[in-house]
Amino acid sequence: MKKDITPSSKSVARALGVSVATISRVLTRPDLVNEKTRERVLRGIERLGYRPNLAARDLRRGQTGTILVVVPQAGVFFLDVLRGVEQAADEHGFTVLLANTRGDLNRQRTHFDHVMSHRADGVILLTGQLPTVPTASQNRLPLVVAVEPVPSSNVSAVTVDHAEGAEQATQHLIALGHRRIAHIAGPDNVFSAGTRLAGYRKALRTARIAADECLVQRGLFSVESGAKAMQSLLRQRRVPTAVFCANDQMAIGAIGALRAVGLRVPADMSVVGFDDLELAEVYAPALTTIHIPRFDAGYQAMMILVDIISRTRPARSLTLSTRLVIRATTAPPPNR
Amino acid sequence: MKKDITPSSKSVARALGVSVATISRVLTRPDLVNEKTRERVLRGIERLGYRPNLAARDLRRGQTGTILVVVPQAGVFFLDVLRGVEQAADEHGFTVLLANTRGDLNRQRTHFDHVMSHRADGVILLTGQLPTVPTASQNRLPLVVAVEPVPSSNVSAVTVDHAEGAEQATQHLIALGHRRIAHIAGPDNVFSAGTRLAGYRKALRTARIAADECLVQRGLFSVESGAKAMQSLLRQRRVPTAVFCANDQMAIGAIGALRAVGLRVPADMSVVGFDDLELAEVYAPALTTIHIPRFDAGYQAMMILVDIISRTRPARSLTLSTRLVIRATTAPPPNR
DNA sequence: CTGAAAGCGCTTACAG
DNA sequence: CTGAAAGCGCTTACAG
Repeated sequence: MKKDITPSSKSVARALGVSVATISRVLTRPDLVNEKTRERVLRGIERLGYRPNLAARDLRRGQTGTILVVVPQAGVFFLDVLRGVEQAADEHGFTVLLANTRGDLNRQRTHFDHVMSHRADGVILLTGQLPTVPTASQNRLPLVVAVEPVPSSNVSAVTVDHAEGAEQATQHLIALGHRRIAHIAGPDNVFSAGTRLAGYRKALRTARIAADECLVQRGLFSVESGAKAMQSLLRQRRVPTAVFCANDQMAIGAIGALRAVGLRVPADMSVVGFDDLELAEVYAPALTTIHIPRFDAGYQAMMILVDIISRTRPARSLTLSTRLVIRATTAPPPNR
Repeated sequence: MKKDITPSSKSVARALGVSVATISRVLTRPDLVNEKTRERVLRGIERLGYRPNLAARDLRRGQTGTILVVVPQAGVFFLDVLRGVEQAADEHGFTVLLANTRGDLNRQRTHFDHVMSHRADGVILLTGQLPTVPTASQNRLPLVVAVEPVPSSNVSAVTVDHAEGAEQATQHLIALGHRRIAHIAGPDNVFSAGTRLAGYRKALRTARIAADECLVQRGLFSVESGAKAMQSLLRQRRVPTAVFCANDQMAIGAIGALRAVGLRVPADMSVVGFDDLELAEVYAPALTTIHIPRFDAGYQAMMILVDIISRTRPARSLTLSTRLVIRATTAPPPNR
């Protein structure tokens, strides 16, 4: 079943009395063709509604000029990274397409195949879950991982220092005078969630505050899971005076749960998030959180990918710093 | 400059002592080949890391199995629509890719070319700004527009009844007893913004409330623009008792501006949004707003597109209803 | 400046 | 069940 939504260069050539080579040149190397011919062909192309078949061009050229950004889910977080990627792509003449795996490794593989198969020139992967591509092609896939830390080391990555961010968040609470500081962690299978947990623990250790495992709750990065985790925390015999949440959504959920039982933020409990989504700034009270340079991460990742594709510079990796953004949900602990 | 990240079927065929036809069959019509051969070829493919070149396959088949969702900007709103599209795409074996035009009509054209050029089989366009594709191909592009109303009528669209939604919102405020009801409208160049404004006016007219053009402010769909519009409203000689905002972000901005001057929502002023983003539910106080069936819109759009591509059913259009979601930002007007 | 021809890597009737 | 060959629609040396 062939579709013919557009005429081919051959039919256009015939209609205009020129060769297909001329059609092709007019479109790709116009300087090589006589001005009068060029004009005539251009008009013909316009009139007949001709568009070159990119599948054929890609096949011939062996490259596509597009890159794929693969995300594990369609979320706000990735949108900013995407914008960074797009910016860098623009600067280098690449088109960017986004593919969503919805957490399905099979689907991820499908998307990788697009690249392995010359439907795209490279991939930026926004998850740490590397797929099982056939080993033979593993290291030939132009790939850079962004934001999530990568377990295996021989792939280029633009990482964010999640541990440092978590430490900053926790230290901020300690500096305010808190001693019973809880943590609502992210899901087990997300690598950065573990790293953030580790940063929280490190900050406590450095401040010589004894760890209390009852104060660590697991969430799923969703608003509701944050609320639930907070409810567990409130049932503890000694309720914490502050909580550091592994992302902003859970922080919002936690604040909701606090309000539901009549507790005020930050007067009764301080709350810190992670990510610095637009939500954090807009929420009332505005959320104290850790800013992740998402745009930069995307931008840098694309820059590295461009170098890999064009082989101008060797593959490399790089780590970006986070930044504590103090807003209205943190204060000294209530005096008792 | 050819890339060779993957071996070709030819080289694999040679290595295994079979023909390229067999390689192809093993991958696409395995039932047609002898079991022993099949096993052997499969192992060889695995070992050599072979992946078929999709550009070549697409060229040969004249179809790609992927569709493009084109958005005017990377925003939360579109993510839900995307999820709907993905759901329907899954059911029909299509892969979906997202392309962002960032408001640039040229870029939109580039993306359309991908389709016109067999790099994708169809497009779902999430904006009403139709491009100027060469007229000859105009009606051959498998295209469906979703969410935004389309000015020209000969294209398939899944529209949302923005006017009805705006009417519902305004009627809700009227029913609560409000008479001075302001509107913070969206930008001029967004079609649905105009439709929402019209719905607001219609509701006032139906209720025989005299229109007061001072009560209509333009915003840009952003939080800040909502805050600014509210500041203008507060400078009026007779301040309104309620405001209907053309989207949730502006409603949040308006509430922020109200709070900044010590006014309470909904005690001093009622606020209604539009869209029903996750933000609306999570915000405190939770926002009364108009729900847009985004997932459905995406789902239905993809269904129609599938029919257009496979030519099983004629192109068609369809309008989805909105729904008023009453939460915590609306109440009767303050008594004076 | 222009054309004829090879070839990119597949898929698929057509033979055998 | 398998292979040889044509052909999808381009681009690009190679001639002229």
